[in-house]
Amino acid sequence: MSVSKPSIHDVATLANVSKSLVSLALMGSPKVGEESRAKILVAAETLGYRKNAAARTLAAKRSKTIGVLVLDLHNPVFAEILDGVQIEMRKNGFTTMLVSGGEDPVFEQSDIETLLQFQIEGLILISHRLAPERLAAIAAEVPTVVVTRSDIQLPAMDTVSNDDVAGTGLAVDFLVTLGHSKIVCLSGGENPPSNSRVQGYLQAMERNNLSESARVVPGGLSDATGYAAATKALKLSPTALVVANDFAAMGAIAAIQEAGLRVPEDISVIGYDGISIGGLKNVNLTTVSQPLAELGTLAATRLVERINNPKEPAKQITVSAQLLVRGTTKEPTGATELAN
Amino acid sequence: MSVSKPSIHDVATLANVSKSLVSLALMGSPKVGEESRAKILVAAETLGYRKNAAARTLAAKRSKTIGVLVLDLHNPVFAEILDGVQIEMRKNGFTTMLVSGGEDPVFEQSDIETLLQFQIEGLILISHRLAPERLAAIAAEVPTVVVTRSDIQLPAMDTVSNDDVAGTGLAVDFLVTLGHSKIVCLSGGENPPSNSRVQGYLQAMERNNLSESARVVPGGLSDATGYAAATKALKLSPTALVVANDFAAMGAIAAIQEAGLRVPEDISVIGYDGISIGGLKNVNLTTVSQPLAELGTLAATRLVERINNPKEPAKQITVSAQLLVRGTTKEPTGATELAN
DNA sequence: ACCTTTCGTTGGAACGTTCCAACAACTATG
DNA sequence: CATAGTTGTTGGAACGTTCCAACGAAAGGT
Repeated sequence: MSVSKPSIHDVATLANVSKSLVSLALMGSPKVGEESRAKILVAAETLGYRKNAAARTLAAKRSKTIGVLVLDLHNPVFAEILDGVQIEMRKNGFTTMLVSGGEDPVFEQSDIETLLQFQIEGLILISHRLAPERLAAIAAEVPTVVVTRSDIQLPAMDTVSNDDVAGTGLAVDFLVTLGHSKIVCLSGGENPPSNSRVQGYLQAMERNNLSESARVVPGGLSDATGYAAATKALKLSPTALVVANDFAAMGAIAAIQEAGLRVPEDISVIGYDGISIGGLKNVNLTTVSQPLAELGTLAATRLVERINNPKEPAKQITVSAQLLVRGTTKEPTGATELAN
Repeated sequence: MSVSKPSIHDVATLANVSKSLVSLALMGSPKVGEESRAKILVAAETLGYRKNAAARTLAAKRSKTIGVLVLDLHNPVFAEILDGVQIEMRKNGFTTMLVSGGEDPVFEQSDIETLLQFQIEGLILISHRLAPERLAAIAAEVPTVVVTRSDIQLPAMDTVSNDDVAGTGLAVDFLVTLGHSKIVCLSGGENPPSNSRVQGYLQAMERNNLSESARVVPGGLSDATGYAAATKALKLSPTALVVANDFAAMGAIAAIQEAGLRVPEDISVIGYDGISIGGLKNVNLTTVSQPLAELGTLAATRLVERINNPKEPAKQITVSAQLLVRGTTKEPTGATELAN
């Protein structure tokens, strides 16, 4: 009944039991007598008692908390993955601590340091910019699952990602089915997922016997870089563009329209990721959509498994992407003329 | 040198000093001798020592941590506000714990409960769906700053928000300057910020002597609701639309285009918020932009002040919005014809 | 040479929990 | 009727820090 926050001890004296029994009751132990349990619950309620997570963590030697680092909170892709993570973690009784380094490896490192100070039991990295050796050091300290990147594989680290090669293949195959052959790829720059997507493009062009018309224009993952890359790509007079991600695809569309051409009548465009704004009525972007929330839940369930059974070997989980046909793709006009 | 994580005590024995001195050194106390400090730092480094935040919080009786609840991580508005918060909090040596209730008041409540268990010293609510009495209970327990909503004011709670009435006025005034008079407002539904924006529209129409042509069409804050509202609004044959937020404005634009009209040639559209995707080249939305990051830093500095000086009275801080003219506004074609 | 201050350092108490061994009061067992 | 469980409860130790009062040594003032 002190002036400061009530502790378990205050609850105990009010309920006329020992502090140990209060602890047991609040943890939901079945060994607590019905009568005492009721008394304790009432006492806790009247005092407005709230558990002290710091003390709990210290005494129990486990925090029931996991950390999540996301590359960039501005990109809705990550919010959707996070949804999946949160839902699953709540189910398993874990608290999620979320940090974002804002694409800066230095911040990422110090944020992870903070998470570790909070005694997190596991870590999910939703994309990251960490060097492999830093990653290895982290994975050695705490069970770690990396989402979205599968390029770095470590024995102690799980990965959950989509199959970029196959996904991009889906896009190319679809365009070929529509009758396109002058299909240009705008790359996402020099980073692992983008490389796989280019790979997927090249393989798909080959299997459709279009190897010699395959063209890759270097680009990036943002609106602006997509715009710039598309401007260059237009000189190749393509009938379709396969772009590294949805943001860049939106930039590409702007470039096409500014050049006086129409999407999809003159040029078809396909993005990658399936971000929700791509579905906005005035965007309506055809895209290869990753099951984002599913990536999140998979990562979370995997991490929980790992926490409960640390000696289990790491897994590499791959989910398949899916083509989402919306309004930016169409048969090429005058297919014969362009068949060349 | 135990098998488990090194504690301050392990560092002490290795450096041949007392644990108290290690604590002092690691907190950066100036009373520690130069020689000892060096020894301790080396020892900590070689052991890979890391502070235990739980123990620290327990002993120091303060967590150096604040909590942030955001309404919805999918909406980039909130990510941008968060940027401001994070930067400022880092500067002040606080760790930020981020949670999102996903627009569900029940989750919001339980998330805040979790934050309080972690002994947060302050709370920032970036929009919320909490009932006023819940809010009051929370603000009574921990210094609280509400960002984006200024409708509920409590003696123990600061608010930081933009002036929606003035902001919407800016949009209307600009359209009038361009020569528009048939300006229709698409509301954002029944919630406090949306009501203020409608208010701002009505006041601005009045001061421009356009009261009798003022029309408000009920809508919402999403793409879909904006689309629906715009479809209805078109029957009023407006030359310009003032929309509750950017997402709804994008929906509205789609509706206009589907009706065979062009933006901005036939109808001008202005949104509200200034989300970054509004700047994408193929969106290019004219909007009333809030200084989002600034809202964040203001909230954070305010909270730190409050934590350091709890008896200070609460403040209501208002920042002004700014018109961001991009590509969805233009003089009405044949202004005379439409002047009516 | 003495007292006083300053500097660097120390052990121990606290913080609010969980965990464990121990125990009293019953109930069942042979 | 003694023994063995079972059920509910308990005090105390531990967790890894910070904080505080206290202290020895060196330095300064008279």
